[in-house]
Amino acid sequence: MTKEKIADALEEIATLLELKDENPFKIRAYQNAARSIEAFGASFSDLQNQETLEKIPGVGKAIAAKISELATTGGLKFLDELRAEFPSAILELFSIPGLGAKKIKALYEQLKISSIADLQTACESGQVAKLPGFGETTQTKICNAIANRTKHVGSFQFGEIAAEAEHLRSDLAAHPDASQVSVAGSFRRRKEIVRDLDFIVASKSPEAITEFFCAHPLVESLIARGPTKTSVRLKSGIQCDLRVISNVEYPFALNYFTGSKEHNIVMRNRALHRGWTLNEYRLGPAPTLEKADSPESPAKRRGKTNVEGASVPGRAKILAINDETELYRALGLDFIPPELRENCGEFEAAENGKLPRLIELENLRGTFHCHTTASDGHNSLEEMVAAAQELGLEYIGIADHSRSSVQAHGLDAARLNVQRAQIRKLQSTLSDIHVFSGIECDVLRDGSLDFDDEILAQLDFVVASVHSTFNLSEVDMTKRVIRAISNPFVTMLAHPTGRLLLKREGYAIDIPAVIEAAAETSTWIELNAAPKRLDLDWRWWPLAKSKGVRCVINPDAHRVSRLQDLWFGIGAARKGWLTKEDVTNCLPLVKIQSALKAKRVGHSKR
DNA sequence: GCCGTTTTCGGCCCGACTGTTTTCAGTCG
Repeated sequence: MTKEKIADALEEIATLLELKDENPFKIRAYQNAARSIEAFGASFSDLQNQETLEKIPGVGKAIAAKISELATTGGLKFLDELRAEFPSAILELFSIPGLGAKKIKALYEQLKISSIADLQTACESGQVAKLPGFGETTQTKICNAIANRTKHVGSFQFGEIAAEAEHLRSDLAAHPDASQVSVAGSFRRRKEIVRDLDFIVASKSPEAITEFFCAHPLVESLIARGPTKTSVRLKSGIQCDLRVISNVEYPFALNYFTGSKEHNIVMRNRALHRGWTLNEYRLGPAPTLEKADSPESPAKRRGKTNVEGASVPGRAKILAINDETELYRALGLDFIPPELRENCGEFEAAENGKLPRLIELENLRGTFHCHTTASDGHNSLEEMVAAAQELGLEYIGIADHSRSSVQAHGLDAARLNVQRAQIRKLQSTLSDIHVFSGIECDVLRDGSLDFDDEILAQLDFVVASVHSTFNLSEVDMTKRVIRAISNPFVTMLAHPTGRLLLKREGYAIDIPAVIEAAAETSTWIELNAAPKRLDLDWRWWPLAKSKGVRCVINPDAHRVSRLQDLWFGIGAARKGWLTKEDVTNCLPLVKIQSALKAKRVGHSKR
């Protein structure tokens, strides 16, 4: 039972409670708890321990007991009883945009609709349009949504949509009526999975910006269009929202729509404690007294100015805010980089001047774990090295697959020898880049390595990877990996969970135990920069860092263009609070050469 | 169901847009 499965169960409870028309705040409590659990760096035993669980924000006695029951027994009586009240396929109706609990409940109670197939039939016969609260337009929208649903699944790897987002951003930025443009949301926070794109544009001509946006060649269809907010579907299938606001509102909108939601809640509370209210438009006076007498329309509230609050006695004066830095300063905080805005300790750090200076792409001096045509790469050794030179790297480590990875044309000892000779020969022609000779060595089922120590000893570095037998128990997989990294010739552990985002779950493994072992053996842990992996996940890096484990950011590049994936790795490293001091391939060549020897030397001293 | 600088009760974010209404409920973020 993983924390993801537990979060899914809590979400399902929330959905079923919605269908039952339960107290909306109880529903939100389950949703909050689900998000909290996902963000929580938990080991399996933590999930069984009620006391540990109750310390997680949003998890109280009742939900802790349910999580504990799930983690211990694999099931949950409360959820089973809820499920029994509705047909099981009814949950799939929530995947249709425009359908929420109220409408689904009406469809179920009045037309006995309990699956997408039922819904399609009812739409085609025109029954849906006749229901109160529905109509022809709604019915047509549902029909279209059903037709498109396989295409618009709604989740994307960051790397899948990064180019599209940048394309649209730069086109908007070039528009003469746009004075400030940013992509906000989870994209700006560099989340590994993105569900939509949020564009914030400051402009005096919202109509012109909106028109330009809707007519953009990347736009496939229009979802909604209003004077300040517009939603479209891009050709890749991702939903994309545009907010057009004024220059004065820009920092507030940018901050608000960057999130995360949890981060925003803390920001708003900090404003409230100062007698202010923070929303996507401004920092204004908190409407404490006004609220009691006469509720104001949103439009009227929008019209309020900062100056008004400044004159109220006992309330801190509201300063002029021109950018996000000033907004954070007004709330007594250092500027919090977007990647850290997950309410995972950034406020405490920002309050005390303890935010780390996060790593930047320019800090990387070299990289390891690159493939060539010798195994399953698409470019030759020479091409890969030339590409690294073009990126300005001081060194590159070549690590092709080892012999057990038959499907990837893994190298045996003889071919490895040939490659080492090729690298020596190439190196003799190069002065501005150093090429390290290594191997991505398979970790076999029992934790032994694919090559003997004598062969490994001849290489500059060794990457240990699990590529087979993913179905071991957590205990066995953890033992297997720890045995592998205990070998003094293993420099680093690659993609430690083996996950493929949105495609394959990582294998069961006790990451805290692996981190502990990496610390003891001075093994580096890879942050695999390929956008489909981003493994080890950013959520674990604060723990690894606290144990003194070194991170190495590798592209796992199988072609020259994928060396650029390093940029995605930097985003994930920043989310993991890493600085250039924590990432070993920020070391210049001379220092990385001695760092590569350190583990072997350390071992021989023991 | 959770939470506490209105702390064991009474709040819990709220604004934008759509579609079906005739002043608003539902959905979404």
